[in-house]
Amino acid sequence: MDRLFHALADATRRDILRRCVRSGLSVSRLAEAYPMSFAAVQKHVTVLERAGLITKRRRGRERLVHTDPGAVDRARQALGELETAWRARVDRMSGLLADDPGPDPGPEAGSGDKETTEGQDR
Amino acid sequence: MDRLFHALADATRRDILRRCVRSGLSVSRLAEAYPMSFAAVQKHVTVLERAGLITKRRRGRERLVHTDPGAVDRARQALGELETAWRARVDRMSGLLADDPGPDPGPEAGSGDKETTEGQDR
DNA sequence: TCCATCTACAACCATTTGGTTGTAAGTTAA
DNA sequence: TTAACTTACAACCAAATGGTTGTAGATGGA
Repeated sequence: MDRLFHALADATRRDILRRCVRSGLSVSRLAEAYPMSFAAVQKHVTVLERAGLITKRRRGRERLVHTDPGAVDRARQALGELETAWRARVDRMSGLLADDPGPDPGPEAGSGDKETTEGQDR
Repeated sequence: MDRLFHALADATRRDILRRCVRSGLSVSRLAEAYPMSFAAVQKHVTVLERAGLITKRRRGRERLVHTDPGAVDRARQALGELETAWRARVDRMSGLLADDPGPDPGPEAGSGDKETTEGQDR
């Protein structure tokens, strides 16, 4: 998770992700797009790879970079958990203001508001 | 955007966000929860504040930290933009295979959640 | 074969990061 | 006022980051 968000915390790397969502690009082609050395771009690609955000497929002497949508979705879900907790708080407040009989199959319904506050993030 | 994701790229900071979603906590209370100095936790709070992920309200001599759900949502939307581009690509491929009677409706039933897919960095 | 291209990786450097300790200032309670 | 508590911030340090250059291994084409 650290690696995932760290990889996203750089404009160049986010741009690489955008360029490689639709079709794979070789590292050389990518490097042409940025005002830095080939090796620098290669390092960015390595960071993205170790974060699981991209994979490389070889084609001839090139390595085609393409982003892994699954990893992007994983990051979104992590943020979604935070939002869910916030929404639950708002819902409680709403509940106090309205006798809402609405059928609310909440995410972790049941065990009230168990203070999860334990061990960082899995 | 850099600051936003950078702030999220640390387990301690993500934990602070979780703890402060439901109710504000003073920096001192937060600091008790981690195996590091008060000043270190204070620095983490500063990083989160500069990223717009939390705000501080003063109560007496304390400063209550509480997370800003809007900022979390902003990060999700940025990731949603990436996913949308990927989904468009999958949709094109689906179009090519549309004649296939395969019993595979695909995991992403297209018109799922409309993400705003708009302005982020740049 | 020889050459150009693409990639990988090491060594190096400046800056940032995450942590520490110490000092000072504002606020509440006695 | 004095003492305790909470916060802010500076100075310092080791390690990581983001960039550079240089060298070397594969691969494809003339």
